Parts: sequence; structure tokens; C-alpha cells
Amino acid sequence: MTLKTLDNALEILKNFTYAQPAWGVRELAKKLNISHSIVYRVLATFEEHGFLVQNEETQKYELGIKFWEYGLIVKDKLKISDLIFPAMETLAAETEESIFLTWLDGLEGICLEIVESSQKVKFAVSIGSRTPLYAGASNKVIMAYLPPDKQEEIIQHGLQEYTTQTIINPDVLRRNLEEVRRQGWCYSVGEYSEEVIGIAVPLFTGKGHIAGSLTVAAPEYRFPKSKVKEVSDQLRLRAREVQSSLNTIL
Amino acid sequence: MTLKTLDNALEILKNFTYAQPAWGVRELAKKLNISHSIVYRVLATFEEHGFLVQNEETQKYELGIKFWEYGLIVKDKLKISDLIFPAMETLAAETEESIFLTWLDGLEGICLEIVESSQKVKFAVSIGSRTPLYAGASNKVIMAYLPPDKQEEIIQHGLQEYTTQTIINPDVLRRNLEEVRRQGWCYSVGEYSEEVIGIAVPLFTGKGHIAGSLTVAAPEYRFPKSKVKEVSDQLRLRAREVQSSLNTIL
DNA sequence: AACCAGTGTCTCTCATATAGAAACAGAAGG
DNA sequence: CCTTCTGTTTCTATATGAGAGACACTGGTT
Repeated sequence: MTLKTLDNALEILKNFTYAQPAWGVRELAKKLNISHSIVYRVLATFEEHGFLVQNEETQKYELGIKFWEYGLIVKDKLKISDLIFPAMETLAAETEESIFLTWLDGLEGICLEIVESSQKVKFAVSIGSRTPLYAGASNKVIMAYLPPDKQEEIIQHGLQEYTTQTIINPDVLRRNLEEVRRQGWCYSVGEYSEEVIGIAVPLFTGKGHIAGSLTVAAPEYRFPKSKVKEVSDQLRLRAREVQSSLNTIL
Repeated sequence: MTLKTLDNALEILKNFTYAQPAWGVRELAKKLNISHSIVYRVLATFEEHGFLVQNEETQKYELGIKFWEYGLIVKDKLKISDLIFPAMETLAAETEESIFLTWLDGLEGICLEIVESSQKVKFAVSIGSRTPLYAGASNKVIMAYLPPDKQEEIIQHGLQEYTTQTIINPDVLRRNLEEVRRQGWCYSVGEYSEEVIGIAVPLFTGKGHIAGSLTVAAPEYRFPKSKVKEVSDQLRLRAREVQSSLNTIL
């Protein structure tokens, strides 16, 4: 069905991460328990195409600038900078809290962009980080609009308890998602990170499929429940503006 | 020597560009004059790993967010944002012109970062764009510090006349590079883009190999020759600052 | 309604490209 | 000078991919 050679190659590539962006041939072969000849051929081929570069000093292989180039194309395709970023900045100014743009990728959410609030507080989520779709407002509002079979796939894959607030009971989660969908937006408290609240609205493709979400996140202590409704209204207003331009490109 | 399957796969991937970021299976097969079965298997395998995604609407394949993720790792590895960007901003403020960070990748220069001058003028170079190493100050200062065999490889590969000022005579180019190396920085006028001058200084790895360059670019009409020496001094000063921190990571 | 020309996907078989062990060349350290 | 790493190359049996062709589906045209 699929190409085993390419499959192996991409599996090998997966080991070049943030935490370990440089690998020696035998070092990587040892970790994967395969012949170093295989690893060598894969790395050498990637290098020929500029996807990996061999550090002249250490002899180890590292990710090449080519990946960054392809990343630029992807980012451009999403039109984030032009369309959504201004709306995020407006929201950050209005709410004085941080705004997150989360995108659906596979069965996970990925943080594409953050506009920090003036009040500096660190969040556990950073640009590029992946999070499961069942925890936190930014993710749940996406999951709520997924087709049922995909929702079940996520649930069957297992629900991890990130905090004491994470919903790990499948039935409770299903009812919660239904409510989110009925309401059109999502409010959550400390489901993915302790003491962080989130208010999120969905963003759709032109065909009406879920594409991502726009989220206001704030530390729980400075966000009274009385403000939730007001902020959700602001969010929905800006999301509608963004949505019309998204319709033409997605 | 190399893996033909992976080689083909990456060759197929090369067709996903800025200009055409979405391809249908048969469409791409036709362009490459190969069986659509082959293309399908390659695209499907890339998709399984998140490097490509199939657009549900058009059925076409597009570059996946995974590339952007890997791009983040690469960008982080280069430490541009933390180390060099502040120096670029300082230089932009001091000179009131645009500052370019160019990096060596293969036998080309790639523009990693730009800090625009307050005086808005458009340049032909944008973030992510690749340029040959023999044209323009930002590139020539890199080429000047390459080992002779690589210089010759570039020259043998052919010199294209971007403007009337582009040096396309191999002997003239060789002498020019030698002079640049002796001087330690490079000044050029309209070699890659008409009516644009550039003043560039090299950046090195810890081992003393050329890594990239820092460039001041300006429209010719507002940049008197008398200012060249002054600006080159400013550039060299900031480059020295950046260099010390680069030594520890490259 | 029937047809045609598209599409992405899947199946099959033969030719071949790859896996994996083992050898090689070079560097670093004791 | 031996040991022990490293990345690289060679070799052959065999698992794997190339490529043609069929399939199921869609959208437009007659």
C-alpha cells in the first residue's frame, strides 16, 4: 500500500526533534535497533536534497534549511499573518489577555500563533506545540465540530489526565462536546494547564468543516466568571470577520 | 549509493512550491512523465506521516503543517532570533537602511531575516529567497571565504547576468573575491538588483568556516560613496559582537 | 438517461532496488 | 601501537517498488 522505504525514511526523520536536532549515523541506528547502513543511506539521501546537512565538525546530521523554506510555504498558504493576525491583535488589546490561534492537524491541535497579553504570564503552550483535542477550550471547540467517527477515534485512542480538571470519562466528554456545539463556543477551566481558563470559538473552511479555533486564555485568578459572556461575544464578533475571508481561501 | 525510492519521493516533493502548492495525483504524474501509481504511493506515504495533507474538497495534495514544525526547529537551531536579530535592529536604527541576514546553504545564499528601514523601499529579495553566491555583496562576501574548490564549482556551474553590473567574467570574479577577502567586507552596486547597493560583512562558525553574512542594502540614489566606509565600520562592529556568541553554538 | 472524460485508489507480477552483515578507512584516546 | 569509536562502501539474497491496467466515483455534455 505504502512505500516501505519512504516510510522508514520518514520514521528515521522523526527523531530529529527540538530536544535532539543532531544525530550521528550509528547513534541513531542504535536507538532504532536497525543496521547503521540503512540509517546512513537514508540520511545521505536526505542530505543530497538539502533536507539534512552534515555538520563538518561533529560529522553528525542536522535538519537543513530546506525544512524552513517549506515551512514558509505552508505558513503562507494558511494566510495567517495577513488575515487572522490583525484580529488577534485587536482581541488582545480589547481583552488584555493572550490570544491563541489553534489549527486542526490530523487528530491534534497545533498552536500556530500567539499574541501575548500586556500582562506577562507564561503559558504551557508555545508556538508549534501539539495538544490533544479533548483537553482545553481551544481544542475541545475543534473536536466538537469533528464528525462523530473522528471524535470516537480520539476517545478510543485514550484520554490522558493532564490536570484534575481534564475530562477523561468518555460519556461526560461526549455530552460536553454536544453542549459546546449547541452553544457555538467553549469555556474551560484548567483542563490542560492548571489555573488557566480558556474561551474559544471555532473557525471553519469554506465547506463548513472545522479548521481551527481562536482562543482567549487567562490565569484563573484574574478572570471572574462574570466576564466570560462578554469576552465570548468579543471573540465571536472577530471570528465572524475573519471567517468571511477564510471562506474564500479554505 | 543513495536510496532511489527516497530520491524519487523527494524529487516529487520538490514540485510543491510557493507558486504551486497543491497537486492532483494524475496532474503531477503527467508533468513528471511517470505512472500515476508511483506518484500516488509517494503522496499517500507522505500523507500518512503528516508531510502532505489531502484537501477534502479538491482531493489535491498540499504541504502539511509538519514542514512548518520542522522549520521551527531549524530556525531555533540557528538562534537567529535571540542572537542576531537585536544586532540587526540596532544596525537598522543606526544606518536608517534595511538589514539582511544571508546564510550559506549548499552553493547558494538564502535570506533568513530582514529588518526593514524606516524609509520603505521594496527590494527584490524576500525572506526565504535563494540567490547565487556570485552576485551582490551579501553573497559575494560569503563566496569569498569558501574553499577554492567550491568557488570553482560555482563558477563552472555558470554565471548568469542578472544586471549589467553582474560580474560574469570568471577571472574578474576571482580577483574581486580575493580583494573582498583581503578587505574583510564587500561593497557592491546593482549586481543582483538594479540601483541597489550593498555593504556586507561575513559571519563565521566556531571553526572559522564561513556561515553567512550581514548586509546593509540601500537604493543607490540616497547612498553616497562617502558613507560606505562609515557604514562598513558600523557593520563590522556589530558583526564582531554577534560573532562571539556564534562561536559557542556553530 | 446514457455517455465520456476526468479523478483518486487499488491490484497484480516481474524486474530491481534495498536490507543487513561485514569490511574499510580514518580519527581519537590511552 | 593497539583499541574503539566514527562515517562510508561493498556485497548478494530477497523483499519491494514500478508500471500497466482495472475500479469506483464524480461532473459535465449530449
